[in-house]
Amino acid sequence: MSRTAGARTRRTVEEAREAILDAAEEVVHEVGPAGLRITAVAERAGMAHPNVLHHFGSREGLLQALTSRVVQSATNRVVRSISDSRNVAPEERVAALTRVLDAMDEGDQGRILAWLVLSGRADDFDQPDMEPLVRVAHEWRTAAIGPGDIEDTRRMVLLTTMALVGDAVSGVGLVEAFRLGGGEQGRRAFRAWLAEFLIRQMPGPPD
Amino acid sequence: MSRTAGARTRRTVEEAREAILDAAEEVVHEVGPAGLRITAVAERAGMAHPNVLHHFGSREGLLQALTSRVVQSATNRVVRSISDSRNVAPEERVAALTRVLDAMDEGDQGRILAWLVLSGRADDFDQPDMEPLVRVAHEWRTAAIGPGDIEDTRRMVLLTTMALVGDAVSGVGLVEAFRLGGGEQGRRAFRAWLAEFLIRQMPGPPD
DNA sequence: TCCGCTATTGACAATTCTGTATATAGGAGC
DNA sequence: GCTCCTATATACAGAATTGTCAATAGCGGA
Repeated sequence: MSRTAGARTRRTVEEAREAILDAAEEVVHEVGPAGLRITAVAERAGMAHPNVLHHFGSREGLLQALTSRVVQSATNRVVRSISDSRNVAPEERVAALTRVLDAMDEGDQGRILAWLVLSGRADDFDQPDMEPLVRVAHEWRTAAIGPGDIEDTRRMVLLTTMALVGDAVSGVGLVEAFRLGGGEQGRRAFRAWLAEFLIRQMPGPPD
Repeated sequence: MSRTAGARTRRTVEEAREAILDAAEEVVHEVGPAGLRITAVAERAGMAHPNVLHHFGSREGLLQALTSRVVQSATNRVVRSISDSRNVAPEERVAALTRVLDAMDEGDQGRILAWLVLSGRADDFDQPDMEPLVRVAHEWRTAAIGPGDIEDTRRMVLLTTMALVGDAVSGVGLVEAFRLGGGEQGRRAFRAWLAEFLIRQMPGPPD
């Protein structure tokens, strides 16, 4: 992403904005929003730093645009993976749920989201309504085991979400500390186990 | 924590260091390690900023001392709450486990830890060995339900840990998004449910 | 081919932040 | 009460960072 001094590459506005946001996403992934320096972003994007300000107005404007893009992207990914999982055959449920769990941190965006949440930047985006998610999960559960308490389902989905946040924050650290495999493979294996656990543990109504 | 210009309050070295670390902990809780400014720390601690440098050498030295203190403090708290829970009567197990789950984020130190982990500062402290924790959990489970697979216990404890990290990161945000009560009370209620869930769901060996 | 628009750049200004140098004052010990 | 030690303060230096401004150079359209 280096650039020979003096040489100019003129991009369309859209291309330039995308290149800058890509660079900013990398930077935030490494040092967090508070550590973001527009000079570092510009360097990665292969341009001089005033150009970043030209396209986003200010450092703050860049961070808001980045937050918006990451939230949208992650939300779309999760929603799509869920709708892809509707009406799957029972024997496909574990694999489908694994894909849903994997969707959150794809491209390390879960880690970026965690950072944005911690710094309070995600507050601007109204907390997404989790009710549809809860309903889909409850449909699955009902189909698999028969009627149960939706409040239990709600808490199970919350538990899962929190675990995914923790997974994104700790990366490979926790799985390795628990001696459950090294590297990203260990994380994937854990998420696969979690999917299986969730489906296995969904209790029917107490008889 | 304001201070009249010119007035001096001479503290012992230990008092001064504690006051500075307390202030730094507040600052990191709000803006994260990358956002920490020694001027802001000094202001909160009621002193001029060179005094912070006098006691910790540099901004980096302050952050290392802070990381060390938070890691130690949280570890001690969790370990103590666990050892307090040993040999409790079966009907006390849920309450005891709830206290363990609460210990992590006491004083919002879970949130601070999440921030330190994200910024890579906690890496210096070797990942703690989670094996004793796994063993204690497995003892509980064995006592409650009879022999089972320790690998399942291991994954359950990891799941719980990840959920606690997610809980610390999202604060009240997620519980409210899931409509499970408002404010800190909602979080506490969820952790109590989680304790009950963990004990209830520990499966015995498949028969 | 020429023209106009604007993405891009280098130079600069203003602020903020870390760290240094030096002076001072609060206590402890004699 | 005197003296020494050092925690603390003020003033300043240097670097980094955000943002401004005027000039320039690609590129599309006439």
